[in-house]
Parts: sequence; structure tokens; C-alpha cells
Amino acid sequence: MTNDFYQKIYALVGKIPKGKVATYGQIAALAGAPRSARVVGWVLHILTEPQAKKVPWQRVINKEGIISTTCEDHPRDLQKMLLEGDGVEVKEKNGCLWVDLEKYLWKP
DNA sequence: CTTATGACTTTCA
DNA sequence: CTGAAAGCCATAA
Repeated sequence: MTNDFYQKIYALVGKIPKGKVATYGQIAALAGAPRSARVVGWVLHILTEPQAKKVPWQRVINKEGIISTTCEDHPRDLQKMLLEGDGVEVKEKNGCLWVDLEKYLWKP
């Protein structure tokens, strides 16, 4: 069951088109668990090495489009770089990186 | 098995 | 409208 949830999340994240971003709640909802946004974040946190390179985890952010990454292993600068590489404009507000959900939010 | 924590979200005051 | 607290799911200890 958890493994299935993982697979769903991976599939959903992998289905995010280039130049678009999605929120944890959205991914969780699409995975069948609207209240498991935290788990989505956890899944992306424990991504295995090969998957971290295959899955565009950088396109998954919180509901405000802000990168709330507190992990030192997941630098916001790296995510910003990856998003910019995908064609997503990452803005900076008060030292917090965020994306225009109105323009870059993935709407399946 | 119980407790604590987390890349979040939603609701109450 | 803003701020704080609880909730939910899964993993780690």
C-alpha cells in the first residue's frame, strides 16, 4: 500500500509537464490521499538516488508555490536552478523562493 | 507497540 | 485579515 502510494506519487510527479509546477496537496489528492501532503514531501525527501535524478521533485512545492525546504541536503538554490532550467521563473521574496502558481501551476 | 518528527494543509480564535 | 493550533499519513527510533 505504501509502496503503491510511492509509485503513484512518482508517476504523478513524473507527469508534471516541463515548465509547470505542482503542490504537495495536489499530488497527494491525485494520488488518492488529499490529506497526505506531508507524505508527499516525505517521499520526495527519501527519494532514492536514481529517482531523484529522474523525478522532477523540484516541480513539487507547497501550496503557496514557496520552496519551504528546511533540509540542508536540499538547498533552495538547487531547486531554483532546476526550475529555471525547466523554464519556470523563480522569484525571491524575503529570502524565500517562490513560483507564480497562476502561471506555472500544473492543471491536469 | 508507542512516541516523535516532517519538503504540508486546513480550520479556529 | 492575521496568527496559532490541530490534523493527517508515513517513517524512524
